[in-house]
Amino acid sequence: MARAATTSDVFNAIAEPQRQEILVLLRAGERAVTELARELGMTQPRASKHLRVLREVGLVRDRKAGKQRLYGLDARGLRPVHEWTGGFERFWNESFDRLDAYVQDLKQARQEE
Amino acid sequence: MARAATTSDVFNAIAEPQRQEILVLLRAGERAVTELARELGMTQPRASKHLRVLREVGLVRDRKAGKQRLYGLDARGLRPVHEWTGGFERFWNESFDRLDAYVQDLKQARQEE
DNA sequence: CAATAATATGCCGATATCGGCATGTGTAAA
DNA sequence: TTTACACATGCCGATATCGGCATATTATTG
Repeated sequence: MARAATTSDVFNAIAEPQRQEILVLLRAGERAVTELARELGMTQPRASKHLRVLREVGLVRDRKAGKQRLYGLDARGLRPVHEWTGGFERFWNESFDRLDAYVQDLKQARQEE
Repeated sequence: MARAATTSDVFNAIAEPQRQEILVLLRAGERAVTELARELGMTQPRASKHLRVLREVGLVRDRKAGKQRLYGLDARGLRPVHEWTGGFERFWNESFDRLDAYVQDLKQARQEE
């Protein structure tokens, strides 16, 4: 077995930096593939492939417009990720405190040497 | 080139379901490797490897306790992910509206046939 | 020190990923 | 219909992943 399929898994889909860029770009509005590729400095096939993944997990939708195909954001799939990480909200402060206390202890110990 | 290294990348680290489980479990408190492996039904080497990844991206910290090694949560690294997805918060409602409008249009169109 | 327990690692196999390049498919205009 | 443009796909190579198994490594105990 290897890694879980990137398709049908939003977590994996957004783990790719270039796909993140695409999503961010699409916040500014729909884009045709070539346009998007140009703005992000990637080749057209590359853009198409990433868009395919994003489409398959439902993060983007496409519609035909003449000979172009416009891709638009459908961010609903990001909500579960937001909520999942949100489940750790109280921990990332707490962890901070603990680390802080730990650092204090270290200082203390060092002075007592 | 292949996929971005899972190490040193929180997005990739949490894209693995089993690692997600580990993080969730660790919210309940520190765990030794074997203990954790047992609770999640995975082999020890498997647990160790996932913990290594999580450690390398800074999502867990470990400390020695006798012949055991206790792993604890350090959720600070999840904050950027939470914030990044949060940047789409206003879109996942808006997208919904658009879809809704789209569906309405379809209904309308169908009735006019 | 020897024996044991708890972890970490190394190596392997199967598979999936991402990028490039060439080429298919589809649509529109001449 | 031919031409041209926009996009999708297929195949390949290089690499990374994850799991299993066996085996280090490290720490405790007798």
